[in-house]
Amino acid sequence: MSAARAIKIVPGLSGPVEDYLKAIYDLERSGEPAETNAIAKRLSIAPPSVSGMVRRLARYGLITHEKYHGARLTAAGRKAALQTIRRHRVIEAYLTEALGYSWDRVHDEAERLEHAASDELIDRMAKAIGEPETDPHGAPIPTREGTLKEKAVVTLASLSAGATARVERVSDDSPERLRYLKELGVVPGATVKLVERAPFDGPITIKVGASKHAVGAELAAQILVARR
Amino acid sequence: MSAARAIKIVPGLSGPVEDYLKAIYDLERSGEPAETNAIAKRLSIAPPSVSGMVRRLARYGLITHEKYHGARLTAAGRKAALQTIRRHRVIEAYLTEALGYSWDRVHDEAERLEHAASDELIDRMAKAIGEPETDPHGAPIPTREGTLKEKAVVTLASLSAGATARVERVSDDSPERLRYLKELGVVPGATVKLVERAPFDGPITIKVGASKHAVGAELAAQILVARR
DNA sequence: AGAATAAGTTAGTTGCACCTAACTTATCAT
DNA sequence: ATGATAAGTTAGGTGCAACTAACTTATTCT
Repeated sequence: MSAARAIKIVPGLSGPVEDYLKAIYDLERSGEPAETNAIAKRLSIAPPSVSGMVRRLARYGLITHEKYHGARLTAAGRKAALQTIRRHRVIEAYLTEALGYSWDRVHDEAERLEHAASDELIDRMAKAIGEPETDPHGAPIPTREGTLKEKAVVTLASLSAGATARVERVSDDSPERLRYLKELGVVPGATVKLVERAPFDGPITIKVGASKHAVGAELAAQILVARR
Repeated sequence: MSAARAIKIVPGLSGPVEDYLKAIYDLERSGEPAETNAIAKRLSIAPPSVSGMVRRLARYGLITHEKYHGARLTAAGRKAALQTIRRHRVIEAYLTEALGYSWDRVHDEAERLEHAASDELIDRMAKAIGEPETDPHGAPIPTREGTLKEKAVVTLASLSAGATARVERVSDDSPERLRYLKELGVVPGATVKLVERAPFDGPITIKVGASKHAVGAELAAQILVARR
């Protein structure tokens, strides 16, 4: 009954298991172990279901889990998560580059295909579009082997007035937000200047190209930039 | 608890259900209703499992089923089967045309992707490679709406000596066979001449281009041709 | 026609992945 | 330090999709 028991040929892990690993990977990036309720919320699943799955993932050696104290990926779990994330991001990149998808519509498609695509297909897709280093939203693509070098980034919300930065990455989980950001010109690679910040976490005024826009603090926290 | 109950967004039907419908569609093409054991064999599943699923498919209105007398697709079932088959064949064509897959390796990949790909993706793939009418093995691609015009074909085994024909389609379920056929030049579009047939269902000698080959009756039955 | 064989079904079980209801453990605030 | 609240878990149940063992129905062969 080890993880290798699964009969699926492709990733060896079921779709749901891969989804949990991705969620835990993401939650863990902030340093803390991934809490049951946080996983539940992210996956839109009831907390007791998460308790059960977490037990199984621990049994499979993909996470460690102290009761009532959250889950942490093991090396094996992290590798599996990153391989799934690689599949997801390569697919997103391919759909936009090769098949004309807009950047706000690739997420859902990738979310399903990532569980069905073989490593060979992913490699061929990556090759066909020139081995990109990021997905359309600027998220870095892990290597085939399941490693990832994250760039040093800060949120747009954390910049001080007058600072200039390069947009590195935006969160991809809301099509509406993505469409709005594209309208503003806030896309990876763009240069933004922080013109002014209202106090008490108020709106931030930014300059992109020739035009200025006011964005809420909430939204600004979803935009990752590198200082210039 | 109707078929519409399923929460899956993409095809509305689970992967296994789609596989059963495809199998039944295929078995039914020979006129007879699809027998339980035949479905079981095709899907490598135990007969009792098929009995159970067949009951469910009938409940969903996708097939009709008389106990002990096999299953027949309803109009809805046929449409669903053909839409899955369309996905499968478009994917096969796309993988060979756009991503450099060889024709003997597309089947397995398509078998998994067909359950995860949205109709939009399939349409974009089809468009990207010029709306092909057949997959790499010569099988016709159903329309978006789930209709299909089958060509009038006979098996190579049924030709009489001296006849010339065009290869229309070969079965795609064995990579080894596909590699061998490619070696012989027996690919859709090729012209073959039946030189000689040994009696008692013995080997058949065919001429493809400049070279002659002897093929067994078994293999010849897997090659569909149109008389010239 | 009746027995042998083939085909199909029912009965009962399993693992996965979810659910709700009820309970326990941890944390935080007074 | 204790009681409220938040977080997490156990208990028990569901549907799907598979399985084996045992039985029933249909067909075939003499």
